[in-house]
Amino acid sequence: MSASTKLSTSVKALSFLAKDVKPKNSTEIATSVGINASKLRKLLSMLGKAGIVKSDSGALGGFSLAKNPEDIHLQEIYCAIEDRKAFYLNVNTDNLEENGTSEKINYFFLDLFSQIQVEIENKMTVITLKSIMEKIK
Amino acid sequence: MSASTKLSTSVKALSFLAKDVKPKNSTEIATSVGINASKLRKLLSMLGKAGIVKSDSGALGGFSLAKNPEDIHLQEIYCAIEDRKAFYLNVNTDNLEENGTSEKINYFFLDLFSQIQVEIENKMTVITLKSIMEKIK
DNA sequence: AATAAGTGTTACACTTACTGTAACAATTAT
DNA sequence: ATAATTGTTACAGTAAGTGTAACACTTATT
Repeated sequence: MSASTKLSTSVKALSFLAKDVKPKNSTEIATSVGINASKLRKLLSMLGKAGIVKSDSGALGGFSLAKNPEDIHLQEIYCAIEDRKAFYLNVNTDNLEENGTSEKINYFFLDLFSQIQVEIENKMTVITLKSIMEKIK
Repeated sequence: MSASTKLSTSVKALSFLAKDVKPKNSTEIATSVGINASKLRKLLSMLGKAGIVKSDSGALGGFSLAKNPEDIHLQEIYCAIEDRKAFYLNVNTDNLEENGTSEKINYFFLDLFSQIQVEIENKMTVITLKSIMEKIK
């Protein structure tokens, strides 16, 4: 799954959970968002580690939101599910003379990409699950 | 090659070409940037179609810049080598009831991602090959 | 005309990554 | 005990990426 697909799938699952306080099991959520239950559990497991959802094992278990929709920011979700950043540089380390042009260009792009990364995350920080749900109502 | 790697490799090749008006062949450029000559020709071929480099076949042929470094914008290079955008949404089309929540969330993200895309390209528009070369001098 | 040096593109084997599903240990309510 | 549930691992199958070679086409030189 691409980063963007994981993100939208997560939001679909979270907005499903937000509609009701009762825990929902992975099968039910997966059916609603249209993916495989096992796959969904992997996603929700990451969201759980980030403190966005809580999960209960066992009978009557399931997933529920760990905080209010207005306290869940898109940026948190993004960071929870995606370790590799959207812009990253596979620097090629061959042919890298110390302080040569290639190395300097690599640094230029590392810097540029991290600036872009920050801007993307800033944009996502001001978006909450609640604001998304209101927008699509 | 990832988008970012293609971008930095292209800039390395272009800055190599900018140093001298005489055409350089793919072997020479490839050695300088540290990749395979055939792979480099594929990259430069895309830059050629975008009017950034010009190429001459035959003996004494090779690649050279088609415009001045101050008229080559990073955004042009990016668009020339990358058709798929950095942020794109693999919408999952299963389980998509007309005007349902899933569909609306898809549209929300398509919109968000295209905003981000525009911002990235705006950022790249103001960067020229010349400005990069001066920065890394 | 023949040759040598180029580009541009295609093909192909190889490897790597992704995908979807199933399985199962661990957990918990009944 | 039993049934329902999460969390994680494993695995086969498929898709995607990689690097190289090959070769048709082009052009300057002799």
